[in-house]
Amino acid sequence: MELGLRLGDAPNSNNPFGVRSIPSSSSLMALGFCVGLGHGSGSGSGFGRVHDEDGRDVKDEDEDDDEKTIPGSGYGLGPPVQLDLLPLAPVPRSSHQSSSPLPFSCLSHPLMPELGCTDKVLDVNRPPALAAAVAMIPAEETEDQSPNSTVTSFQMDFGVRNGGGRGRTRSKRSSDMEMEKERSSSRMSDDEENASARKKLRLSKEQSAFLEQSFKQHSTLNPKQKAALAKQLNLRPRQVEVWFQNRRARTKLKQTEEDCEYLKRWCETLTEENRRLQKELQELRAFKASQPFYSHLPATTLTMCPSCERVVATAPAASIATTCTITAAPPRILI
DNA sequence: GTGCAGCCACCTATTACGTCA
DNA sequence: GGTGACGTAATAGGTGGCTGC
Repeated sequence: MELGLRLGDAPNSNNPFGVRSIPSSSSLMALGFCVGLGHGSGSGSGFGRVHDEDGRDVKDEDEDDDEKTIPGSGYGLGPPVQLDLLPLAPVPRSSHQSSSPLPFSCLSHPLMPELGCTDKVLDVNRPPALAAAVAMIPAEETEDQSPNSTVTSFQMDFGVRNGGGRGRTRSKRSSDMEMEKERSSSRMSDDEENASARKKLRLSKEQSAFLEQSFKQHSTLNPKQKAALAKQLNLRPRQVEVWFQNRRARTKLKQTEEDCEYLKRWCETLTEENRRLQKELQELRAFKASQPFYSHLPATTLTMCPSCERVVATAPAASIATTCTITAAPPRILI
């Protein structure tokens, strides 16, 4: 006899977690399926992008949650968690495939006043000559900005670079050292600049915040966006590019960690479910052995009482429960 | 139409540096 | 002041898509 078990309560019996189609996490690609965490939107940033018919990236809202608590990722704590067992769609890599109008609405973002925006521009990452070169970037590079964009008028005060790192007020000593560094850098020759090009320079809090805002708009940049952003932040385009690369990597790492955690908990859930079903099966077999009367009846129906979760038998025609009252809930086990 | 080289953007792993406890 | 942990900017190597020949 073939025993068909129908598990109730979940939205979909084949999908107890409320599956919906989602982009992938690359860490799971090798497994041939992907797991979403039910953030209320898709998966992260370039690691399962959503594209429109032109192959462009559609805003991936999940990126916004990178540093935040994920309300829907819990189990029963929020929107349904999802699993997608479908093959993954290829992810375009070229930036031109993900190009879109320059999303620099962040330039007029309410946050910006808090970032110390002023008309003063001081780039300690760049010798004066280089800064001057950047200043000569033609306005054409920002041509895709809206006429109302504040890009051209917006400047940030990067003179407070490194200020208050990690929430700590910078000491006078370190401030003096930095000023000395700036003076030193301004004296550097081109050769010296090249020699120190590998030296790591921390971005200021304001620059990081600005890049973060941009990243929330788009996790990838096309060349124009990169150049415009670099110009705006007085950074080299390469620095902006590297920042976005590292940011994507951090996002992916975080997503992978969350995926692993989710899979771990899902596995635990399935293990528990399997244990319960095995128990049910044993009960059914025991019931069948103890009730030979029913064994020769055609189309005997066993029903699980939704309240006590005990298996009961119903008569073939009348569907009358033998051990407890059947509620309005649908039968859960049919034989 | 096909193959190839060059370019570009991206990913991944790693290194190196700055900051903090 | 020295030191280890941590975060992150930067680098190197590899991959894949696109383009022109």
